[in-house]
Amino acid sequence: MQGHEKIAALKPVASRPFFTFRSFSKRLQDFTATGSQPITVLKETNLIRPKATRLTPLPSDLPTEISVTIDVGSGVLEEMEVDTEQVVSCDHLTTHHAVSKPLGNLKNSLSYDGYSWRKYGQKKVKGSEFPRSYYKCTHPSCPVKRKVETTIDGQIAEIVYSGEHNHPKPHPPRKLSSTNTEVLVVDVCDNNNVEAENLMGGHNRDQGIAVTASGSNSDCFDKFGKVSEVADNKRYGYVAIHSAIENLLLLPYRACAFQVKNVGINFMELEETKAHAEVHALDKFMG
DNA sequence: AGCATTTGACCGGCT
DNA sequence: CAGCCGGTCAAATGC
Repeated sequence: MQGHEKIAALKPVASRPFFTFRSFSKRLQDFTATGSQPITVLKETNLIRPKATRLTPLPSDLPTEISVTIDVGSGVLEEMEVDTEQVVSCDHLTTHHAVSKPLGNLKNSLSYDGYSWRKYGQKKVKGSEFPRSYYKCTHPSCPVKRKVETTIDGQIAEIVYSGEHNHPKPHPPRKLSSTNTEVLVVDVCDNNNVEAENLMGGHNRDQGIAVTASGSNSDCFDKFGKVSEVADNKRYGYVAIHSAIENLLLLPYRACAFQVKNVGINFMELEETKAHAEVHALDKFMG
């Protein structure tokens, strides 16, 4: 392997634990009851190749929720449930992931981190009971690769990224409709936050929700959702946003700069002291 | 027809 | 130097 600097993959800490449509109030009730649960710190020469066989694709109607185990340092692991369609990319930490998303849904999609990947190999590695799959970023000349270890039942045990993307993320088509929600959550008040500003700058603020994450408690989500601390662990929390289509999104405000699209989240982790959300521009989005 | 995936072979680093 | 092992290649295959 080349001398790429190994990069950490930080998993999304977002959660969208509801699969069917229900009223926002009902969902909030559920969120209050379940969403704020404490995070668990958890030689024969033969020139003819054998025929390759393709595994039967896994059913597509399996749960989309995943459980993420995050190494928060000092050997402490924290586990959270996230929705696999809400993807986080972070390039500065090493993270282990336990994901229950069927692998069959991962192939060459924009899933997980917003980039497109092509699988080029799979090996059974010593010391791991799980096979390791090798992926390359499909963008031309992009050197980034990732290794994914999956359990026998298709769960992802670990993802390791190497290299840095030399291109912007491919963005899925942007559209606001009755079936498509887009939310931008950006630390817009932090003028020094260049990354957040760049993230925000590429998008039309009129089509999203701009949120800052700073300060302490706030009730500014009363109209739209809820801000909640996670018991026993102030590092994480959820921001519940009620979109215009009754689609409740639970977002982690540990990440105070991220965006939620119909298929993914771009995530930038900022200072942990910024543990609070404040709505800035919602009127147009909320209609 | 084109592209992505599968999977054994091959390569190179390490011990 | 040989063997082990992880990573990559590329033909076969499927969609």
